[in-house]
Amino acid sequence: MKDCSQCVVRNSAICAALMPDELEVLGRLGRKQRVSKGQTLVWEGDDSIIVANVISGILKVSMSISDGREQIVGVVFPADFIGRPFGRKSPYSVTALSDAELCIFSRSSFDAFARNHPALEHKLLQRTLEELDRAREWMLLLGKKTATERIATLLLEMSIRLGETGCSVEQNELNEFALPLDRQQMGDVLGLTIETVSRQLSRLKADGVIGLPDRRMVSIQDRRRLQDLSAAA
Amino acid sequence: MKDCSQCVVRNSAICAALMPDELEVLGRLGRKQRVSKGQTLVWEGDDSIIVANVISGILKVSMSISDGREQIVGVVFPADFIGRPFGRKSPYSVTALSDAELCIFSRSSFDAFARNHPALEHKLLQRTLEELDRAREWMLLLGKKTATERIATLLLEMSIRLGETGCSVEQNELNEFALPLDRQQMGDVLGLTIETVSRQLSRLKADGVIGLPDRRMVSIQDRRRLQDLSAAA
DNA sequence: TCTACTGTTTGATCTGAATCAAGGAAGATC
DNA sequence: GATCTTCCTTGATTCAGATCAAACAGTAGA
Repeated sequence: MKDCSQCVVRNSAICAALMPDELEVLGRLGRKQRVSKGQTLVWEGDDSIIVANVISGILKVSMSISDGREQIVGVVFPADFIGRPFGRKSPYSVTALSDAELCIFSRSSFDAFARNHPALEHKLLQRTLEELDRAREWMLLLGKKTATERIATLLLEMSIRLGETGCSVEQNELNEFALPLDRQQMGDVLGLTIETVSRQLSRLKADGVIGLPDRRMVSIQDRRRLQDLSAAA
Repeated sequence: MKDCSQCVVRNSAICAALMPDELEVLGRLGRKQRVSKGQTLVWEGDDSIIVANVISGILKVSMSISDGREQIVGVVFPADFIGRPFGRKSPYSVTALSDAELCIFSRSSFDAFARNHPALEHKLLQRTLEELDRAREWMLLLGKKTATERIATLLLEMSIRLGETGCSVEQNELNEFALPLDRQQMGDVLGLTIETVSRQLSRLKADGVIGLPDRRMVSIQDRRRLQDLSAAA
């Protein structure tokens, strides 16, 4: 790592917990790496070798059954942390959904560093707690929501998380954005098939709730209505 | 708290990270409390006032939609930690499934103590990471598994988690145990209706995979077969 | 411009689990 | 020991979403 102080996610990644001198030490443990769309960094069931901060790009966290069924259990944005620290095996895969830049650490050296830097572990704990909240919210979706509710929830979630991406903390819900997922991946996040995803989107478009300028773009025309359809708590 | 050194979960709860003198300080912040079956300690959406260690008993963590649909997003056993530290609101409810004994802390005093005791935060981080792994495993179940696979997975999970309960670390998979959940609650964990749960159990019994001596008891007759049916990764 | 390809939409049909509807069993209460 | 009450099981029917099957729209190459 050349110079963490110039890093675009310097203030929002967990590294924000560190003082400049500590950051420099951590920086020497890491290396910046580009990964291209579709590349898998971590394989489900393999030894947990690496962890990383996401500098740019979007990745998916997924688990699967031996017959090929796959569930996406997390979507990772810039400034987020990936990998399974403090554990021998990774129970899930991590794959780039777009070209991405990462700041990679060997798990063992990261673990050792973190144990000696409580402020960093504290940030990591906070993030893990937030990730757990999100996972549980999604369990409610997967266990109890209808197809329409699932799609509406996903679109709202994307409009929020894509809006807070980057280095600033400003929160602006986007009303037009490019989905980082194709239809199949949307299905794999929502526990639905590609056909059901497509039909539900077509219906929301026909009802004037959203617009679909092209395959990846979504515009939210009536956010209030989308919120009602999402069956938020 | 009278005397943490005598606590039955002393060595398996997160308190195990503390030295005797630190433990005494934490002990003075907590109080032991009994809660009875059905009682809710934390309400979804309310301020996160308390956190606790479970000394005995079993509790559920649940989230719901305004129209009453409920998803159980976690089942909590002795020595586990409950509540949402480091957050203003609790996104989920916590309710006792059996009579239980807890060691309760005000969230603010626990948060402050934890921030000054990195070893405790480290334990909490490890537990939160494990809880996240479990939540994601369950997302796979809710998103992709069939009713039979879900029931088989639940029974195996229960046989393991009930077997490791208590103060020792010994891991023995139980082949006969009392379910801490009624049929409705099994449905709420699995994203199924009570009727489907009942039918699936009847079928497993008819096939000789399990026995059902009474409403709550389950005996596993053919664990291998149950494992095959569970569609484990 | 034609062809191939990849991702998406739309239609027809099927099916696993939900819903609706009785019954039955095991405690609890009187 | 009769009567509730609660929880569970079983059967009949329905339905949301899966599956099967084409067709369509961009995009990339040749």
